[in-house]
Amino acid sequence: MYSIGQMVNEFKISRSTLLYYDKIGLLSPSSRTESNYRKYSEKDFDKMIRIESYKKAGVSLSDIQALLNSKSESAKILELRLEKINEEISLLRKQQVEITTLLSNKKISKKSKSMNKDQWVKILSDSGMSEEDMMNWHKSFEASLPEAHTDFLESLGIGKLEIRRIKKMSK
Amino acid sequence: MYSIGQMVNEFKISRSTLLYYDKIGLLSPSSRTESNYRKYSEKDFDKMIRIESYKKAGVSLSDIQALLNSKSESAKILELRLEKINEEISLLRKQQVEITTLLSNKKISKKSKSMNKDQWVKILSDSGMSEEDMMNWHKSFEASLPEAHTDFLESLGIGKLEIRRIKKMSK
DNA sequence: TTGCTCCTCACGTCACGTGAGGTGGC
DNA sequence: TTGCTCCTCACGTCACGTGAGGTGGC
Repeated sequence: MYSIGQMVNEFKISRSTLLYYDKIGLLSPSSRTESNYRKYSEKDFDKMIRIESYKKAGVSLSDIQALLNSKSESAKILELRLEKINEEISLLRKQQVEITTLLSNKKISKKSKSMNKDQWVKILSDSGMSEEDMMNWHKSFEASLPEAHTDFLESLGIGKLEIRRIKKMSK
Repeated sequence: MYSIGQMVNEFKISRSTLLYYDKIGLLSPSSRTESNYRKYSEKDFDKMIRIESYKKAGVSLSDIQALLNSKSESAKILELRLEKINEEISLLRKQQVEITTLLSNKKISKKSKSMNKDQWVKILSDSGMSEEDMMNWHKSFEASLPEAHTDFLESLGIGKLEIRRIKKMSK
């Protein structure tokens, strides 16, 4: 049997998370002490392990409920989540392109301080992008807005030959 | 001058969005009619255009406020958003791996109905993944959990040679 | 008595969506 | 009178976080 404080330590979660799960009936401790303290059993503990693993997959609490109850629908629920993840990534990629457009417009308008390729690469790598991320970024930029991509590369002072090379790689 | 209904039609947004922007002071119409109807000026209209472009980049409304007010900090705000987008994509990639692990465990446990490569590829492409997405998925799986990646490929009944090929491609 | 863990509300978050109940002009 | 557009609250959403105010055992 575990107290709420022990659960908090074991799972590295906050007390209010467990209070909330109790409230919505996702994980209610199977008993209480005389002084009304929550007591979590081994079963509760194991259930929490499953909940955590679904949370790592970004599944909503109501879908986790469904996963814990039914066996039949569980593959469908997880596949739907997979689909939604792809949509979310695709949205974020579009936002990346939008931001870089906003940033490049800004820099272009301040002609005195126009940005070159190295400064640009530095900003992106400072913000945690790997080479592979940058390649993916070129690809999505090329796929959604090929002309703006060219304009952008030109604005960085990159030569025509290298622009052609980058655009080819982005196919 | 535009009524709230005209704004709704022009920008393809909901009425409650504009009411909310008025409430928080992000975009308050510059005047009202005698009957207390909101009247948006051309300036208000142009401001809304800017707001929309920042929203496309996923910037929060309070950060949009800051972007509209200050010039000095705007590059920093956008770069921070870029950084956050990368974190979010990285989190979603981890969730993808987690989901596929959950799905493959599930399928393995039901040995009678184990899944083969074609069925798996079908699930992923039905859920909107392109070939490129799948390649990226292999890459992130390989980078974060190489052994689980191998186990997973084996569970699909893929031969050792092809597994070696896929893992090489995923570097 | 002091510390510590625990308890139950209740309100805040973010960007709106959804009524309810009412007014004003054609 | 009927329709339509508009108005102002107020409550709900999702997964908790943050107090406030209080109890119980060592």
